[in-house]
Amino acid sequence: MRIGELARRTGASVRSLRYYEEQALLSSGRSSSGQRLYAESAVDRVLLVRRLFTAGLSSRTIAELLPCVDMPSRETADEAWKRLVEERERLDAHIADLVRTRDSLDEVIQANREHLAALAPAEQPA
Amino acid sequence: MRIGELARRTGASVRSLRYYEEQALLSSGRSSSGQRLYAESAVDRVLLVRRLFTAGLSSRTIAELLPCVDMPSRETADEAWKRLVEERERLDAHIADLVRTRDSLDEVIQANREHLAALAPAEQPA
DNA sequence: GTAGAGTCTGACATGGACGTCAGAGGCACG
DNA sequence: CGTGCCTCTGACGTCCATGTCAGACTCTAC
Repeated sequence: MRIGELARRTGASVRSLRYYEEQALLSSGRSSSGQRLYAESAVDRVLLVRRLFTAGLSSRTIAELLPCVDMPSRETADEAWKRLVEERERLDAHIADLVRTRDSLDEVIQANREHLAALAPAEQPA
Repeated sequence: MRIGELARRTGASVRSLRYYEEQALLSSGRSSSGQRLYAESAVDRVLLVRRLFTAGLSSRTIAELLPCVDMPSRETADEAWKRLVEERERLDAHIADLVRTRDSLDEVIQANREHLAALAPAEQPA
């Protein structure tokens, strides 16, 4: 498929897809006229990459651990494996932090609910 | 306390603290010579703000929901309350997404472990 | 063959949370 | 009094994922 279709099927912009390729996160074949051609598997690849971006990883970091995804071997595993486990732990810590933050917000929400209840018992918002 | 001490006690840079004030996330008194002076409570305020930044909120969003934190009243609650609950839900969804991403990484990790185990049963990394 | 949509490369623009530097003044200590 | 550290404002620099635009080429359909 061409880049436009891949964009539609993944939700990424055409611009982003080209950027991913530039950062070595995604590869493509080329037609005789130079247009990018993608295999079906590119869809999953893009979805994974976007998922990792959303998780806060940088393109460099993603590039560093992608070898583990592509071919799990002794060769690639060396550095990539370390990054992979590292990022997995970073992500875990981040999740824990976010949960704490959510709890903080819940406290504020609760405090507001109680305050409003005290002011006018029938007026609590949703 | 002055800005340097607040920075040390919160882990934020002096630059960041001035930025927070510019964005109306933090307020300070001024000495006669114009230096910023902070109350003890500023420490907690900065820690909260940083926590929200880490959670991916923008300074504008934080500014919009801080009124709920500062004075839970009918006045402030109106817009701020909506933002607060909105961001709470956004955060919750984000956490769920991150958990899925972590699971994806775990799958990759597991696949690698198995692959390496198949290659050389005694060679699995930590 | 011609219109219209898609694609190419290259480059500049953007937004957000800072870093960093310049030039000036403030404060405590000896 | 000077010396060293802190603070001030204002401005420009940075990083990174993208948007956006220009100018040229390609592909599809009629």
